[in-house]
Order: sequence, then structure tokens, then C-alpha cells
Amino acid sequence: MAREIAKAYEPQQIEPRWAEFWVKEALFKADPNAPGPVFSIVIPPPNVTGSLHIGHMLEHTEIDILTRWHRMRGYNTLYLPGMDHAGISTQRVVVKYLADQGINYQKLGREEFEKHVWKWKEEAGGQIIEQMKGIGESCDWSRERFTLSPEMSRNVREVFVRLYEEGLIYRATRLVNWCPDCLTVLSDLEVVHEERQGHLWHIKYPVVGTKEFLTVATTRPETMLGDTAVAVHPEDERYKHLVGKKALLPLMNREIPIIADEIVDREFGTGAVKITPAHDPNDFETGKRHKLAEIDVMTDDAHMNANAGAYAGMDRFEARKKIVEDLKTQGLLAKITDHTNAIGLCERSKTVVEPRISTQWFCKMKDLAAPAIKAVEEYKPGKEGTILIIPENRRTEYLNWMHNIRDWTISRQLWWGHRIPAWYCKENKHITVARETPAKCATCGSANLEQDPDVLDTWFSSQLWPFSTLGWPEKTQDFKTYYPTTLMINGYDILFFWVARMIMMGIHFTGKVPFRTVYLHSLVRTGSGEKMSKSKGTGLDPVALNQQYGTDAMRFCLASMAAPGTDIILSDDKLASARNFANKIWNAARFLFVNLDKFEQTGAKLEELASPEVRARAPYAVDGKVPLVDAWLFARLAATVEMVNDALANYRFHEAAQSVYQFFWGDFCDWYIEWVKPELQSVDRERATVAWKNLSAAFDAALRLLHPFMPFLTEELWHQLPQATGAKSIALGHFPEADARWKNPDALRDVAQIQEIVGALRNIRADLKLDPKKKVAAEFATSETATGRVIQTNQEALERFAILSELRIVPREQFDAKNGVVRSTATFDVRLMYSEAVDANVERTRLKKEIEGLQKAISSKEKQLGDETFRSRAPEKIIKGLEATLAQQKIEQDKLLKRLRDLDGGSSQAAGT
RNA sequence: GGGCGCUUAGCUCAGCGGUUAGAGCGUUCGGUUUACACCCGAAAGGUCGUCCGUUCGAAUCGGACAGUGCCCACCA
Repeated sequence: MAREIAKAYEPQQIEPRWAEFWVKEALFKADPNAPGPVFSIVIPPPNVTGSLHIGHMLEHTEIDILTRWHRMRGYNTLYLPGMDHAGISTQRVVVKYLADQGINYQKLGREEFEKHVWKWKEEAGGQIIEQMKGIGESCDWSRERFTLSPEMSRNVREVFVRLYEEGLIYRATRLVNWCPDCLTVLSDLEVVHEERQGHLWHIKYPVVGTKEFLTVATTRPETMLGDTAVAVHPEDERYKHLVGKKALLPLMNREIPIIADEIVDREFGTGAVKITPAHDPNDFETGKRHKLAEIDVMTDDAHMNANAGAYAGMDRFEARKKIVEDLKTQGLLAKITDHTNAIGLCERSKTVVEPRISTQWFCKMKDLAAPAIKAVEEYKPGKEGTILIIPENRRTEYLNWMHNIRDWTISRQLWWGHRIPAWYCKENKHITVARETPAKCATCGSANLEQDPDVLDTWFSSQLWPFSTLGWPEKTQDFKTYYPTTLMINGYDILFFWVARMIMMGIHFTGKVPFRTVYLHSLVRTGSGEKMSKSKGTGLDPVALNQQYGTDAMRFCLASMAAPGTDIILSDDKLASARNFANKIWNAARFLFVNLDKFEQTGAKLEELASPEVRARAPYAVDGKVPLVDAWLFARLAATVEMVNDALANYRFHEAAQSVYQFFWGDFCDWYIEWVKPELQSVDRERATVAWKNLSAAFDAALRLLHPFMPFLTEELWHQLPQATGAKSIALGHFPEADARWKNPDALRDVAQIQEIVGALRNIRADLKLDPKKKVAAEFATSETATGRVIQTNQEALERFAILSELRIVPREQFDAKNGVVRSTATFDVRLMYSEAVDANVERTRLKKEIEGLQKAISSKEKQLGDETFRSRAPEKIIKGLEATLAQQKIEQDKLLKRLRDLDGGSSQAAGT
């Protein structure tokens, strides 16, 4: 069969086929009863509204690399996919979607709206799952989960009720973060702070019964309408006489007390502060201490309400302007100064958050946090119940945050989400919290019940993800086998939102940590270092880039940049480089297949040359001896496998990627393939057969090594290798092992020596600008007998690589360093016998530079070795190493100096000047 | 206000106590070698931000400073 294979790798032609194949064949379906050690990972569920962005691409690449790698090494592997219902985000998206069609969601009513969201989810949502399938993630699609499915709802209610019964969930009236745009309360984490240039307005409050004014400074004049006191520091001499008196609140003409409280900072502003308990967290506390009234002056959507007198109905910022104007008119505005402060914005809508008094549900965190802190603090490798967080600095961040954790506002004034399982009786407002809708009030027995209209924070259900997706609270086989999960990979931006809470809930409800290791990956940033964002137009679309460069190239590129702890800046350059690598692999395969066709034409049976069994027995020998380059390649392969295994075990994706890149391109293509070309075409069929067997075995191993990084390309090419029946996918095959048979330090050393000699000769040729086709003779001498033998037995390859007409090996003492162009190292001398005029000046400059470099190295070593303290304190190994290198460098330098002298001696002749 | 990073070749970044500091891209030179110009060969290019310290030895550890980025934080 002649293999038709495109000249350049075209991922677009290939990827969809395998993506479909992997899904259709349910290739990655996990079996909890399968043998082997377990590797389980649950996906950080992407938002149902989302499409794949570059951050997912990185995260999923890392997850999928590790998943495929484990699976190929015989682990019982589960990669569980799913999505998050993403309360606020989704509700916002669908509200807008409806509004675009002229539908007001509030008029629709709750039930109708929910139906619309589900419908929207079926039609437009979940795009990301299709995209994940398209990029070939090796998930078990039969276990796909959704945080708002009936099973998850049951779990959420279970958890809520238990926490309520344990007193860890409670209802209270507090000052909370209110988003006037989303019309819901937010948790502290959902408020993002931003430094803004603002002002400090100094406002004069007349003191009742005197001619005095008390001037307060505020950043938010509009809230003064709700002031219920003015506070000064009890020790402040300036104001002591006013404490106990009353101030007349400007614009409202309401008398409010002047109180003393230690919270006031005498240094800040005027040292007097207006107290607005309903609109400021500090003031709220102060108000409680002094039993002040709380006057809310705003509506849900941040307009002034009836309590705001003349300003009622105005937007809060308009009101601010108007109030400042009015104060100015009345002569009560003392001054305005510049002031920068960090204001809180809603994470979703970027609206300025309004602190507001509200009755909400909270989760008490301190007790839940304690064991979760312990699990991380007491981490030791292999110690049950402890968790490793990588990188290290995130571990510290986690612990700091956990030690200072505060209660979590879990209710949301939304319709999309898990409805709070609490009912109130209309008569007495008693609370009944229950798993199933109750028939009557648990306290008074009233049947007149009304469910709490609110839903839970999205993260309340996501925090249950690692166990709720595996069948909890039932002890299913999945749960028994796959929980605790092995690993959690996600971005450090949701360490507190999600990871911390999963750890707390996992421990609390299952008695076990939810995962053994957390690896927090980098964020992908724009060229200017900002976090990529679609709204700012700074995002890169991975789907388009995958289309352009190929998913494998994208994966490889991200992996090769994913050094732990540093963020990634992606660029076209790097993607192109990865794409070139894919193409390189493709073309190496083409080379292989061309040979394969040639072999078939000779009547050979491919199965006898390269069936999996044949491949597994490589490397093959000629006359009882494995050819040097084959031994070398397999030794390099073993070393690479070890590096990759070690790197991936430590989440060092960039090192793993770099190793396979170097192996495939540098070792396999540049040296091995070039080396064996003549053997493959050898008329000696036996010789050619061995070369073919070793080549195809090496290629097969390389494909398997590459597979976790580049699944599509490797799957495609692997299927074109001669297969025994029943081999379904490379993904189910074995990852290469660093086989003891492959390890071969001698071969590594010998080929390195040859590479060095070839390098020296090529360097001469390039210096002389020799015609690359012109074959020239060379002379070689060495003091090492082993090297001499290696050169002799590999003379043909050496001549080919250095384009020599012949390579003469001479005894050391017969080596003529005076003619031609010479390169020397401590162990060998090599001379290109090129008689035409050599520019002596160029040669002299090169020699001088090299000698200078050597001299620097020699001097520093001599100095160090001459130092008695160094000799007495440095380890033996270092000293011996230094001495050995020094000796080599001296030999080399002597040779170079001698040549420089020779050159100077005959310079006028050679240079022709 | 606290905390955490980063500063290494023109660019983007690895390396994080030991011998002449690496990669990719870019640059220069030379190539139509029948797998690949998404290629092959060669080369140039760095006092590892500055200063001080620890050490026999520092790009690597500690401190200060200067730039730069991020996270946390209820001083109006």
C-alpha cells in the first residue's frame, strides 16, 4: 500500500476525525473496578455561559497531558468533565439575551424565567463541552456533570440542612455588599477593589445652640442624608467640648448627636467623622455601639429613596453632585481636597458596590477552616489527610487567608441557582430548614409556608464538586475508587473562591481531603502583562488559534511555557515554533513511510519488519552488535523518558516539553535519521532490515513519548504504522519506559565525541565559506585509543556529516598542525586539508579569541585551586573536577598557542600581504 | 496600609549555591543534501537591574535601593 501523506502537516484535516473517534469509541471511559493505581481528576467546571478561552486551554492542556500520561502508564484513570451553572453570570447573560428580544425578565416571573434559562442552556449553553471534545480532551463523557442537576440539588440541600443543624449556617441582618446592577448581595470575594482618584469633601455641620461648626470630611457626601451622628475621638482636645451636644445635619435639618468614639483617627481629615450606619461598615459598627438609628437612604438600584428628602429619586452620583452644589450655595462646604481611595466594584458588572443593611444567610467559617488549615499545614508526602499546594507561595497565601477567614454571605437575590431550602411561616416568621419541601412549620405547625425566594452563591454548589460528582452521599463504587481525587489543577485566581472551600467541605462532609495535591497554574497574560479579558478585547481566541496552528501546536506551546509560578505571555512566534515542531514530526513520519513503501516494493512483509512485537524488541543488532547510533538513540530515549517522567511528576511541563523537543528534533531527526539514511537504502538487505526495524521502533517510541503533549498528530501517525489487530489507539498503549536495555553511557559518550568532531569540521568549512558540495580530505589524531576506535568504526558517517573525501586517522606524533585548517581540543586534533589561501588574519583573530577565553577560565581555576581555604573546604568532587578540566584546558591552550606561533612565523606568506 | 512576584542575549523566557550562563524567536553568513525552506549547516550576541553582605565559591542565599506587575485590606 502506497502511503499518501501530505507534504505539510494539516491539522485541520486530521483533528476532527480523531476527536470524533475518541468520543464515539468512548475510549476514555473509566472503570472503577479496573486494576492499577488510581489517577482521578475532576475538571474545574467551566461556566455554562462560557466558551473556551485561553486560560481554559492552558488548564485543560495541563490536565489532559497528565491524564494521558498516567493512563499510558497503567493507571486506572478518570478525567471527569462538567459545567457550572454560574448563577450571576448566567442570569446576566440570559437577562440580556431576553432583553435583546424585547422581553423583560421581571415581567416574565420567576418560573417562566427559569424555563427560559434552561432552554437557553440547551441551545446556547454548554458550547464549551463541544469545544473540549473538539480539542480531544480525554474525558469520560459518560460521567459529565452539571452543578444544577437534580443530583447536585439533592446534595446541596443535604449539605445546607446539615450545616444549618450544626449551627454553621445562620440568618442575620448585617451590612453587606450590594450590587445595584445585579440587584443582589455579594460575598467579600466578589467585590474587587480599584484605586480611583476621588475627593474628600469637608462639610460644616452647625452645632446646635452655638455659633460653632463641626467640620467633617467625607468621600461620599450623598450618604450624609442618612447620618445619625457625628463622631470625634474622645481624647481630641479640639472637640471635647462638643461631645454630648447636637449638630444640625445640613440639607436635612435633623438634629444628630455628637459622640465620642475611639474609631476616629484624629490625624485623618478634620478628625470629625459623620456616622452613617446604613451605608458604611465602620459606621454600622459604631452605630451598634451607640445605639444609633440606621437610615437607609437608597433604593435597590442605588437611587435615593424617600428618606433622602428633596433628593429622592436621584441616582446616587447625581445626588452627590447636587448635594455638593447645595452645600456650596449654603456656605457649608469648607473645602474639597484630592484623595485616592480603593473603591469596591462588583466582579461581574463592575458597578460600584453599595454597603447596605440587609437580612441574609451566612456560613460560619472559623470552625470549618480549622481542619482545612491543618490538612495543608501538616502536609507530608504520603501522609493521609494532608494536601500539597504547589507552588509554595500559594500555600502561604492560602494559609494567610484561611487564618483570617470571615463569614461567607451565601444567599443571592437571583432566580438562577439552588433555591435556599428554608421556609417561613407567614404567621410567626418561624424558619423551617428541610431536605424536602415541608408541609408545616417545624415550630408552630402552621401550614402557611413560603419558601425563601433567594438562591445560593454559585460557589456553594461548586465547593461540593469533588465528591458530589462521584455519587456522594451514597457510597458508590465511583466514590470508593476515585475519591479523594488525585489532583486538582486550576488557576490561582480561584484559590479562595473555590479551592479553599472545597477543602473545607470535603473534610467536613466526607472526613477526607477532596484531593491530595493542588497545582495552581499560571495565568495567560497579554503582551503588556494584563490578565486577558474578552471585554477589553485583549483576549486571544484559542479556538481560532487552534484552527490556525493546530491544537497540538497550541498544547505544546502552552506546555513549553508553563513554568510553575510564572505567568505566560503567548505570541505568534511561539505558536509558529510549536507548529513547526508538529510539522517536523509529520515529516519525519513521511520519511519513514517513504522507506516503508520501498520496502514493500521489495516484497517484504511490513508486519515482519515493524509489528508492535517487532518494535518492542528493538534495538536490533548487526552481526551481534547494535550499531552505535541505534544504541545511542535508545540511550537518549531512555534519558528523555526519565526527564519527562520526572518533570511531569513535578508539574514542570516546560521541562518535559523541552526534553521531548530536543530529543525528537535534535537527536532523532538531526542525527539519527541523517545517520541511518544510507543503511536504509543499503543493498545488503539484512543490514537495511535492521536499520528499518530500529528506525520504526524508535519512531514508535517517540510517538508514544509525544502523545500526551500532541495527541492528534501522534494518533494519526501511529495508526499508519503497521499494527497488529485490535490496537485501537495510541492513547491506550504504553508510555515508553526507561528500559535498562536502552541505557548506554558508552554510546552516549561516543556519539557526543563524534558530534564534537563533526562540529569542528563544519565550523572550519563555514569559516572558509567552502562550497557545501565540495568534498575535502581531513586528518584526525587522538591520544585516546577508545576515541580512535570509535572514529574508525564510524568513519563513513563522519565523512558524510562533514562532507569529507576521506578521513585519515594518523598517530598523534604524525599529525601536521601547520598546514590546512586545524581545530583542537584536549582529546583530539582535526585538520581539514585545504590548501588554498587561508586568511591568516581571520584565523589569528579566531585563535586569539579562543585563547583569551581559555585563559580566563584557566586563570580563575588556578586562582581557586591555589587558595588554601578553598582546598580545605570545598568538596573533593568539585576540586577533582576543577583539576581535570584545568588540565584539559591547558593542553588545549598549548595547542592553540603553538598554532598561533606557527601562523605568525609564516604569516607574510600565507596572508600574501 | 499589608503581602507576594519579577528584573538574565535585540525580543519572550528557562536556569535558582559549584567548573567558559541556556532555549525559542529575531539577526548575520552559507545552502534547491530525493522527510521537512514550517528546512539544513555555521556564527555573532550577556560585567545575569544597582549597591552591600553571607560563603572557599553567588545569576542562584540575605539585606537595602530602583524600576515593574499582581494579590489582600471597612481609615471616613
